[in-house]
Amino acid sequence: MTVMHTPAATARPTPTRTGTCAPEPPRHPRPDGQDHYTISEVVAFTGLSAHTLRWYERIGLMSHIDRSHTGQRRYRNRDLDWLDFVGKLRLTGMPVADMVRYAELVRAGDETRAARRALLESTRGDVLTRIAELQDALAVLDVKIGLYAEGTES
Amino acid sequence: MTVMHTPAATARPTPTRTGTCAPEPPRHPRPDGQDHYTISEVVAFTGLSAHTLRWYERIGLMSHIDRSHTGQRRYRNRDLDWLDFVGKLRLTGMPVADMVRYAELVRAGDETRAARRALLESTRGDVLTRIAELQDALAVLDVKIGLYAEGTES
DNA sequence: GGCTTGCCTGGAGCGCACTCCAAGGTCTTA
DNA sequence: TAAGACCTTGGAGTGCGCTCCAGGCAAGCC
Repeated sequence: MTVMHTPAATARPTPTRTGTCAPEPPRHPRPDGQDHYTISEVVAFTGLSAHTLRWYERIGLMSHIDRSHTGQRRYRNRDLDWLDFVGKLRLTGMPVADMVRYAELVRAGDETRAARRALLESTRGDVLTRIAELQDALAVLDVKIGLYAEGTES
Repeated sequence: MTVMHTPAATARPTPTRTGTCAPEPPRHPRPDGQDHYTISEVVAFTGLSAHTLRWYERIGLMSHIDRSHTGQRRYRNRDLDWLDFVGKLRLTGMPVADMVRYAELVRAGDETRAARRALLESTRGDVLTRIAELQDALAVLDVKIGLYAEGTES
């Protein structure tokens, strides 16, 4: 289901271990009583880069964003809600291509509800598997750390 | 600590959702009473490709493997043990560069025990964080799936 | 001897998810 | 009117973890 199932499987787990010393983008809370935001505001809310936001739109992960009279993007609250959800999907490790597929299904309307649900259920299964793997690896790590602690290792 | 901490953070979660239809390499159990194996035997034991095994050696993730008189690799049980451990580290999502660093510390001998332990502890923290993220995402997924189930979504 | 199988090497290529660049338009403030 | 901030685009580049390729050697079998 994941890492190393096929010798060719592309495993790409998460970390980017930062531990301490993370620059941490501001991640402002979204203000309310407003319904359009510039791209840089969305950057501040989501922590995504402007490049990434434009790229998401280009690949169809977001529906077309409204534009100002000069052609600048004006994100609306529903766009930010969608980005929040996409962020969760991203955390699950779902490939972007699958997220795009989900987005297309949403745009396609009501008949795709079953397919969308199936996609989420499958992702749910992946997440459970991944959690189990992590817990397994954690146990090994704990044993090893224990050996170092008592001075038995190496 | 992970995904999206800096806008530039490279997040690369795991899945490769396969669910059904996974080709699954054989993954034979390691026979005992023997202490050298050809690369193709190791492929069978570990599920890694021969390319990947050679690459691991090249980048220093494995110490030099013994050779037969004709220059072919002959893996020993300690190499397989190491590969098992590396597989666990891989499951944690630790970047290969860090595994290489750990391997170098091991080769460097006893004075590096504290550093090695610290590396594992830090990885342990990453794993816990990642599990928490996955559980958070899982909760969102469950809510969404619930909405689809009761016909409220979209 | 010829064929097959299995292994060797260095180096190029790939898929993913961004990330950055160059060249240019528009808006605001001084 | 000029500077500076902020936005636009298409397309090229990056880093990671493999993955594959070409060309070649050695052993076993008919």
